[in-house]
Amino acid sequence: MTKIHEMTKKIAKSKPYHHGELRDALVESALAMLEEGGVEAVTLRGVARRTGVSQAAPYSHFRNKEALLGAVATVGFARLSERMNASIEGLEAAAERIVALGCCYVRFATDHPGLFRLMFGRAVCQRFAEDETLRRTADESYVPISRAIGDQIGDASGDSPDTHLATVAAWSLVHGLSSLVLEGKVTPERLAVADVETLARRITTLFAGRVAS
Amino acid sequence: MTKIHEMTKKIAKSKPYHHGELRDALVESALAMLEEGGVEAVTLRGVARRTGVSQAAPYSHFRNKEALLGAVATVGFARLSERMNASIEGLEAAAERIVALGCCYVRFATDHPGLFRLMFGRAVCQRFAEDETLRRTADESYVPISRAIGDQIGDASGDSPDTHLATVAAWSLVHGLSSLVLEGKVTPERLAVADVETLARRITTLFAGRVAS
DNA sequence: TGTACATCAGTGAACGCGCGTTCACTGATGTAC
DNA sequence: TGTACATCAGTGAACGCGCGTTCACTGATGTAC
Repeated sequence: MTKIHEMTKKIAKSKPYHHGELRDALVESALAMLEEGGVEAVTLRGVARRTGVSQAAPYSHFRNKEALLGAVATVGFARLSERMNASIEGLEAAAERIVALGCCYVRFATDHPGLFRLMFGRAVCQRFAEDETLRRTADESYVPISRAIGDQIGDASGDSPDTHLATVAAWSLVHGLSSLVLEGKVTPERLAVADVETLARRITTLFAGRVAS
Repeated sequence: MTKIHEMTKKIAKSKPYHHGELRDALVESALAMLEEGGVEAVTLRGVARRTGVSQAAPYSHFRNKEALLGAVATVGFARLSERMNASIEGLEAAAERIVALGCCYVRFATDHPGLFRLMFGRAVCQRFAEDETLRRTADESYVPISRAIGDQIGDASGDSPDTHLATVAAWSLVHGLSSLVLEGKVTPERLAVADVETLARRITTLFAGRVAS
């Protein structure tokens, strides 16, 4: 009964004093601003403004601006892992998985340029030392790639030096391609390729087919 | 006589009214600040301060801050081309040249992290449309890579779609590796490799040996 | 069931800051006569 | 050779701005009795 009363009040009053889910709401606002105007468009004041809350309110949930950006990046890494794992569902062959993961990575970057730049930008990377959640979440996105590469080169443990090296190579390839596409250095048109998806597929295939031999 | 008098005056007075080579001096200051504190440490006022000149002085040589950054990036691309061309001097085999160029690229990035981030950062990339010198200088650094790749895959013209695609792949690989190393996502230690140079060599070799087949 | 109270999310005003850019100016330079 | 003058590189003060962060506070919430 009390609960219903509360909810009614929440709907009736346009602005309740207590937000309830401000932390998540701030992260969502930041994500949206990231997409719209890039990293430099994300200001604490702006995020608060967009969330409809005073500029000091975020400090109840985040120590400072960097902590907020860290939380946003953590969400980013979680979403990347999610998409990558979904992209290889049902694929048996390691080579197929490598290509799928590579394409997925590049697509994630082009779908969310601002978020991608934040995740691999300087500010967030410097936070890795102190923000364990961020670090752990980011590390998880390394797993499906390294597993696929391990399978491809016949390393059951998935932990041999060769596997790590090849994984870094694969990661470098798709990360570099993502960056270059994002900054407009590489465009599908100039390469006579239909779209970014196809470009990613062809370049990843070039790599995946040969890493085993 | 007048000339000597001038020069004497220049040496005697610690601060002559007319700098003489202010444009270059500003770019040099910006480069130094880039190395020391990264892109966000470069402010117009700071650059002027460091050069020992009033904060409005740069406006005699650059339309605005972005124009200065564009000039700095142009110097960066010129230096990159220079180093890359030097790195393949005397090398005949295409595969050797590819490895040398790749290592050179990664070393440039780790030697000049701030400059590298600026060159491939958003602000500068957006200037490409309006700054022809920047664009032309940047394009030149693409040439040695694409020539080496063309030779490797037996494309005399160096302009076939296959060559372009493989060039983009090679570029992506070393660009991605550079970025990941720069942000600390990849470290030689964790890969049981002596140093970045070796890491770059091994990863580039992995790629170069196979691009032909 | 009703009341007192601790907790703490969110407010609103203020802090100091350094930024990019503009402006009217001044002083040095090179050139035309 | 000397002088008048146009040019323009560099000055110094000022502009408005939005930022991150702090502070004493207020109002809503949940809990203990």
